[in-house]
Amino acid sequence: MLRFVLLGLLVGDPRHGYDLKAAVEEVFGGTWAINIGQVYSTLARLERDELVDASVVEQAAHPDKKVYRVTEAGRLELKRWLAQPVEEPVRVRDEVFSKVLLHALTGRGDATRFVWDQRKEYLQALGDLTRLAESEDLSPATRLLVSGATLHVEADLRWLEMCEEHLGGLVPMEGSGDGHER
Amino acid sequence: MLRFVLLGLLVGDPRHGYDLKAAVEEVFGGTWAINIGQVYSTLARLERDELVDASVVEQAAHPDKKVYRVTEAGRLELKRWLAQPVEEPVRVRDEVFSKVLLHALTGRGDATRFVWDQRKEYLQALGDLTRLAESEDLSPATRLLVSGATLHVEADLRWLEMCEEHLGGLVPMEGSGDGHER
DNA sequence: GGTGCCATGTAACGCGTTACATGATTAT
DNA sequence: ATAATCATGTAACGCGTTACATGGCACC
Repeated sequence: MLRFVLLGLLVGDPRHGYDLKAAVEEVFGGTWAINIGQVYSTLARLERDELVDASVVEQAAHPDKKVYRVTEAGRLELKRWLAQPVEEPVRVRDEVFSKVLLHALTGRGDATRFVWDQRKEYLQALGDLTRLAESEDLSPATRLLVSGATLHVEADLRWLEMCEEHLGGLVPMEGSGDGHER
Repeated sequence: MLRFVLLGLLVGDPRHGYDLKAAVEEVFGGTWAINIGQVYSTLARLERDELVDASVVEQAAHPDKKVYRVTEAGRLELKRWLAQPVEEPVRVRDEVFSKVLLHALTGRGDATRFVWDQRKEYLQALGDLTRLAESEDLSPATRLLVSGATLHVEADLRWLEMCEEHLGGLVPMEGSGDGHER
């Protein structure tokens, strides 16, 4: 996915790796802390596939930089990707879902406690997003992302409430006590 | 994550790889089509880390099978994982989010059309989930997952509506026309 | 003298996906 | 005949994470 984000940012302007990292973090409102190493290896793959090409620019005071430009093939590839809706966009195999599921299936550990702790994480995330939404230097597009993430957190919080209501009724499988039955 | 799901299922009963695949698909209501190869490689890693151990069971009519059991270390590891809430559980770096973002930033391709097509995918997913929720042979825990996924889709559909409202106001960056300005 | 910025990378490992290889039995 | 089911794996590749390596310049 980073592949296409980089490609998209390069359509705006030719850029080098170090610069791209900052650009990605900016458009995602600082919520995506990429590792710089991943930027370089992704760029290397893009170059290999001839979706971008690079030229080294010498600098006096700083190290040389490698500036990337999108090729015509890159523009096409991006366009193709952008036109295609994401298929099966919903993951039931979510990590939080899985933890609740395994709490229910194994009866091991304290499910109520887990739900409580997880809610705290979501409330934290909601606070962060609210604060981010209030900051003034966000582009309208980034603002839209923040709204989307907020809707996701709210859905998750509602789900945790459902979980609490149903926790009593979830019967663990046979043979799944605490491992000290005998 | 599959690592822990397998571990959790093995707490219920000793099982072999082929069997585990079916078990995972069952508890996730058939929404997680795992590749069997991944099950085997994940089991190999679990065995290497001594969280499970295996014994080969010979069979007359069928190939031998390798039955896995959770070790004491495996039980502990699972318990530890289950107790720990997922940190930063919200991803702003969602694929659908990213596509909308890049539509906005590059002005390339038809954003309105994309939002429309993406909504169709979500409606499809919603239909699938509704049908799944109506089937009778689901465990209460699986039912809970389906509800969670449904809440996610509903949030995403609401977000797409927001997107449509704001699409006109999203100004592409300079230098990002269709690549044929001059 | 240390911290941080500028700038590029590599290596190791996990997890996910797709595809390939092997081979017996059972049902249509 | 041939397709499905049972059963185990390997290989290649992408993407993500963490960590390590290198080195100059500017600022305090």
